[in-house]
Amino acid sequence: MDQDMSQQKRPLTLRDVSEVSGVSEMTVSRVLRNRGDVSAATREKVLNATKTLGYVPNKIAGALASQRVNLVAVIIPSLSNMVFPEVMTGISDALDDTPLQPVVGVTNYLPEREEKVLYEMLSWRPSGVIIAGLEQSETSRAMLINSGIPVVQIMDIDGEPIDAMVGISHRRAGRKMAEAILKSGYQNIGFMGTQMPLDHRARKRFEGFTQALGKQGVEIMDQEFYTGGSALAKGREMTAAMMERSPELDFMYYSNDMIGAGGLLHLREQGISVPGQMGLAGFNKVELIDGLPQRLATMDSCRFEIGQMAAKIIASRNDPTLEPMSNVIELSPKIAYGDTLRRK
Amino acid sequence: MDQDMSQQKRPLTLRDVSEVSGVSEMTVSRVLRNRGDVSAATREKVLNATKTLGYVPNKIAGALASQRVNLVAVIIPSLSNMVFPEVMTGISDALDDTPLQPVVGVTNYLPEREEKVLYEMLSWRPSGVIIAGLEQSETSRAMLINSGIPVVQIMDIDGEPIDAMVGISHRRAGRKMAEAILKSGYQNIGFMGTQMPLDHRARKRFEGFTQALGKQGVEIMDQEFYTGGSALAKGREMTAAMMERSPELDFMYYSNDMIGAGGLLHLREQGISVPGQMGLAGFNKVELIDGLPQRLATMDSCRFEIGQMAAKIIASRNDPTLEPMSNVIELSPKIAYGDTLRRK
DNA sequence: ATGAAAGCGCTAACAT
DNA sequence: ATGTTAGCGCTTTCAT
Repeated sequence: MDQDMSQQKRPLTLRDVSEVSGVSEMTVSRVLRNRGDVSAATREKVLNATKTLGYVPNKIAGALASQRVNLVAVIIPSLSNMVFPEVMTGISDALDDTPLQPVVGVTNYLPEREEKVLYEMLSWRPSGVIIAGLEQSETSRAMLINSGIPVVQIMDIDGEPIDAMVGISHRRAGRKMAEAILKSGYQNIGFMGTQMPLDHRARKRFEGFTQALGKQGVEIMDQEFYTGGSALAKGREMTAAMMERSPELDFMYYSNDMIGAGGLLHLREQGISVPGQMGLAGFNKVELIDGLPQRLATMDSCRFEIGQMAAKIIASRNDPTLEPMSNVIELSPKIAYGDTLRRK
Repeated sequence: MDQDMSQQKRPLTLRDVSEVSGVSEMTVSRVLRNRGDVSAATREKVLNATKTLGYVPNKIAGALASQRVNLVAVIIPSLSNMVFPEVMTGISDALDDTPLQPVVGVTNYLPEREEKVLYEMLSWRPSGVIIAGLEQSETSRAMLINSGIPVVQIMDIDGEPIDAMVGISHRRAGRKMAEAILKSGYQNIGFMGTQMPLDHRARKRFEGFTQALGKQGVEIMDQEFYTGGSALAKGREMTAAMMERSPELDFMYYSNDMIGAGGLLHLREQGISVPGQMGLAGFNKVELIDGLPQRLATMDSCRFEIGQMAAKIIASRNDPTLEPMSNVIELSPKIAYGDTLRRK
C-alpha cells in the first residue's frame, strides 16, 4: 500500500511523468495540452501516469517557454462596492469559454496603489489588462502603453482610451436623469454623493446633471458629499440634514443607490410621501435594495455587460480566429422609474 | 527626442538594462532586488536605466529561476456575498508588509469549479493557499496535500484541517444564539436560511441552533429555505409567508443579516412591534444594513480577523525569521443584541 | 563589489 | 506519431 514516502517534498515534473509512462517529456506535454497527434494508447498511458502521480503542471515554466500567459489582469478600486463584483462576474462569464483567466488587483481608489498593483500585474506579462476608469496617473499610462499588452479601460467612456474602452457616458447619464426629473415637474433639487476627487465617474454624472439642469435654468438647490461609513446610514443622515436646511426641496438625486435607499427609509419614517412630496433617484440599479418598501428610481450602470464586453475584447485580441472587435463600446443605461420618480 | 521606434514590440529584458547602464545583468538583478553589495554609483546608473527604459521585470522568469512565487492563492465561493470581500481585506492587510500578494479564485459554491480553480492556482506554485471552508472534495484535498504548499482553511473550525485552519465554530455560534433567545423568553421560534447543501457553515449554525433549543425542550416551530434572488426581498417574502403559516411565532432567526433585514422591514410595515411582539436575529454583522430603522441582532463572523490571521500563518510559514504560529485558531464571535432581541 | 556559467521546467521548431 | 535540441529571462552559485 505505502509508496516510498522517503522524500515527498520535490514537486513533480514532466520528467517524472515521462519516466512512469515510458514516453518522452515532449509527448507527455502534448497530451497534457491536447496538441499534435498522439495515439490513443500513449495518451491513455500518460493520463494514467499523471493521475496516479498527482502531477500538476508548472505554468511558470510553461509560460516562460511559450511566451504566453493566459492571465487577464483586472484592476479595480474596490471589492466592497457591489459594482465591481458584478463586473467580475461579467468578465468571468466571457472568459469561461476561453483559456484566459482573470486575476484581480484592488487599488482602494489610490493612484499610488494603482501604480504598484499595475506594476506587479504587468511583471507577470498577462494577455490583457482590464482597468477601471479612464484616468490613470502618467506613470500608469506609460506602463500600460509600454507593455504592448491589450488594455481595456472600463466603466467610463467620457475621454480618450489608451487602447480600448467599454462603458457608459456618465455625463450623459447625469443629463438624462436631470431631464427626466425636470420633465416630471420637480424643480427644487438636492444632490448627495461621494466626495468627488475620489470618484471621477460620480463627478462626471454630477457635471452632466448640473449642466442639463442649467440648460433649463434650474440650479441645484442644495448639495452634500460624504466619505466612508455605512452608505445606508449616511444617506439617512444627509437626507435629514438637507431637509432641515432646505425644506423647499422636492427632489433628491443620490450618486448611488445605497445612500438613496437610506434617504428613502428616512423620508418614509418622517411620513413624507414619495414620490408625491419628494422624488428620489439613485444610480447603479443594484439588486441588493430590491426588497425595500418602494423601488428607488435609478439608472442601470450595465456593469455585467461592461465586464463581458471588456473580456471579449481581450479574448478577441488573443485569438486570431475570433472576430476583431471595436475599440470603443458605449453602452446605454436606461432610467428605471421605480416608485420614487413620478412619470409625467 | 525620438528614439528608434522601429520595433516597439519585444518586451525589455535585463539584458537591455545591462547594456544601457553598462553593468552586467547580474548586477542589474542585484540592484533590482536590493541584494548583495552594490556601490551607490552603479546602483544609480542601473536605476536610471530602468527608469528611462520603462523596464518591468519578468516575474515568470524570476520565479522559475528562484523556485519562489510570492503569490498566495485565495479560494472563495463568491465575491457578491459581502462576507468574502471583507476576508480579502483582512488578507491584503496582513500581506501588505510582506512580499506576498493575494490572487483570488472564485468557485461559485461548486465543488467542480473549486477543483478546477485549485488546479489552476496550484499550477502557479503559490507560496500558500487560503481556502474557504473545511469541506473539499477528495480530489481537492489530494491536490492540496500533494502540493506540499501551506494550506489554511478559513471561516470554519468545526472539523479537521488539512494543514491549518482559522475561523469560528458555527455550531457554537448557533448554540449561543439559541441560548440567548431562550434566555430572553422567546419560545416560538422560526428559522429562515439558505438551502443547506450549498452552505456548510449555515448548516452547522442551524444544527447548533436546533441542538441547543432541543436541550431546553424547544423545537423549531417553522422553517424555510431559499436560493437565489435578492436577499432583502427573499427575507421579506419568507417572513410574510411564515407569519401567515405560523401566527404564534415570537422569534425569527435568519441565517444571514440581509434576509433578516428584509424581515425587519416587513414586520415594521405590518405594524408588528420588534422586539416586543416579535424578536429577530441574523448572522454576520454586516455594516451594510447599519442605516435600517432598527439595528438587527446579529453575531459577528469575524471575517476581517479571519483573513488577517490566515494570511499571517502563510507569511510565517514563508519567512523563517517570523514566529511560528498555531495551526488552529478559533475566533469567538459575540452576540450583538441590537434593537431586535430584547435582553433578559 | 562585480562577473560568468549553469540551469529552473517547460515548449517551439525541427527532426525522424 | 514520437523524439531531440535549444532556448524562454531570470537567479543561484561560484569566481574574481
